[in-house]
Amino acid sequence: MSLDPVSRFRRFARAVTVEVGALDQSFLGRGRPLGAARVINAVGRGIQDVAEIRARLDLDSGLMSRLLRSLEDEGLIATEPHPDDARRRTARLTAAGEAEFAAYEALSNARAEKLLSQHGDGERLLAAMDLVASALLRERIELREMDPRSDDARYCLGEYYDELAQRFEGGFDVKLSKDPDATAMIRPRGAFLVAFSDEMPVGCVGLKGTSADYSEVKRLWIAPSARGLGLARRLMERLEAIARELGVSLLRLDTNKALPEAIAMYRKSGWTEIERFNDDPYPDFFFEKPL
Amino acid sequence: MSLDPVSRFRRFARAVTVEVGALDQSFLGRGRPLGAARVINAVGRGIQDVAEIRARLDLDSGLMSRLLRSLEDEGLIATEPHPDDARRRTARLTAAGEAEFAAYEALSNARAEKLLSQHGDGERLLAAMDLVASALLRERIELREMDPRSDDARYCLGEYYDELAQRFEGGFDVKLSKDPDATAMIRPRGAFLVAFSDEMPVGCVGLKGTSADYSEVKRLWIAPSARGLGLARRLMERLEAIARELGVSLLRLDTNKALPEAIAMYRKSGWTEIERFNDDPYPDFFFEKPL
DNA sequence: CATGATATCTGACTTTAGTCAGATATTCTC
DNA sequence: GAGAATATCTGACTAAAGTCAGATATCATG
Repeated sequence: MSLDPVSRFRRFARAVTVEVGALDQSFLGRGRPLGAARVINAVGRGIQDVAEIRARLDLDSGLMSRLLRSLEDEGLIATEPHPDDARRRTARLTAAGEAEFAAYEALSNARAEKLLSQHGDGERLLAAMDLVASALLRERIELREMDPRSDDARYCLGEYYDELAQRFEGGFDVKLSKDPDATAMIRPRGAFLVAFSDEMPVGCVGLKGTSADYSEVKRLWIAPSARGLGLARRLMERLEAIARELGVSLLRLDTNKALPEAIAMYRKSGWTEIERFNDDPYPDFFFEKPL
Repeated sequence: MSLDPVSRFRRFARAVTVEVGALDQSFLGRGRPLGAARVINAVGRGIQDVAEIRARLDLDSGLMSRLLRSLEDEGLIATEPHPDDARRRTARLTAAGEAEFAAYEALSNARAEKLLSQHGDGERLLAAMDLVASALLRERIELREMDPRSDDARYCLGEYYDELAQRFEGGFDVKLSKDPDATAMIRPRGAFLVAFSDEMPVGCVGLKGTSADYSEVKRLWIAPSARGLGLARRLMERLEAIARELGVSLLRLDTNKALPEAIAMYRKSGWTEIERFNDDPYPDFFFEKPL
């Protein structure tokens, strides 16, 4: 019996290796080598640029070329030169290719549904999977500047508000807080960042331009699955860089005592506590940072 | 943005596929094809029967034979006929093979340590990995009858007591409870079962023989990572079968109101509530079941 | 102890994956 | 517009994985 951290990690690794192998096996059931199946799936998932498929699947150019040719012969994909650069090629699925892709999707989905349905607490299992996936994909988390009114941004804000409602003693109602109007978080006045892990939004932060001589940091949120990865700091650093770009020389923020991790992070990254600078009912702590 | 259960599962699957692939790549760094590396690792982990290696790695007999021959030529393994059956062969690592196995282990361990050290809350990540692994390995959970004084049994009992201490209002102290002496949970008087998931103990239950005309079910525990898999029911069913074997015609148990999942499970599987039948200070509920 | 089943081995294959050096067409840069 | 860089393609390979039909030795069973 060995229950040290490394043994537990490796038990996990063995378990998922079996699972991955089983999925590969079921893919082979469609009578096509794995390499070709992977290309169909990449194209189906929207990766159409041949060079990008090659990069993602780590394929030699010769091998890629032959896989494309064989899929073309099967009538599953069609290739055309890239509109902007005739050296490149793009691939898209034909109708038959779409059907084949759907069949692969069905295999994957069936495995997922079976496992989830067999578990007595699917949400708990999924939360664990989210956490593990975020940790494994740690280095691939991408920060993107987005419109705060976009779906992804609004999803993050919704999760943020839900969490505040849970953590604040008296709950939280956005309407009582000074809700920054969206345009204050769009260039040139401000900005809004969303962090994506394999296309799942896992964090956000906003820079709100004000009429005063400072800008404010608002809505810093990290998904539970992505905590412990240093993402808050990364978002703040990027936001500060954007603020500098916009000519901001002083940043301020307010926060609540129910968020001690955030407060500790601010203190450790150059923020100093100041007097209350607004009359918002929720915050207990106020910070500023010169840029 | 797609956050339905199946999409979340599949994000997880993509993340671990990358991780598994990366480990395979690092294994190739030792200048040996993956097939051969897998055999070394299987033998190193104690799977010595050639037929069993073949079954686990799903290898054709011809392929297996050639892999063994090439590893023998490299001086990494030695094969001998199986002591009980001269048709079979067993493989073991030579000193050089042990060294090579250790090198593979070091590669795996390094990956594990790196990922764990990068995470801000390693225990939370490991708990998630345990949960996912237990779910994926669901069908491979093995029940073994063991001595309640063995390391594995005592680990389970320790976790069980810790959990009671957390969940009971006034804590829990084994000494105040009627601690069944171990021999009462060993045949022919009783029995003790431990559930293993890939050699990790994830549950237990004891059958305690008494001087009265009934036996008692004691110490039913399921590891947090293995909850929701129907394991409690499986343990109870096996224990009831053993009780019947031992000629027991009536089972009793007591439990505490802080364990509602267990109480619900008893009610759903043929147990009926009865009057208090002992003076143990902890239980609030008493059940029996005729066999 | 004959018969059928089992486990491994050998030889002769095929398929899949991966590598590499040039050929071709296009784009970028000075 | 010449020359370097880029993306793909083709041909000629090698390595690895997988398949399959027998051969051999042993075991299990009546």
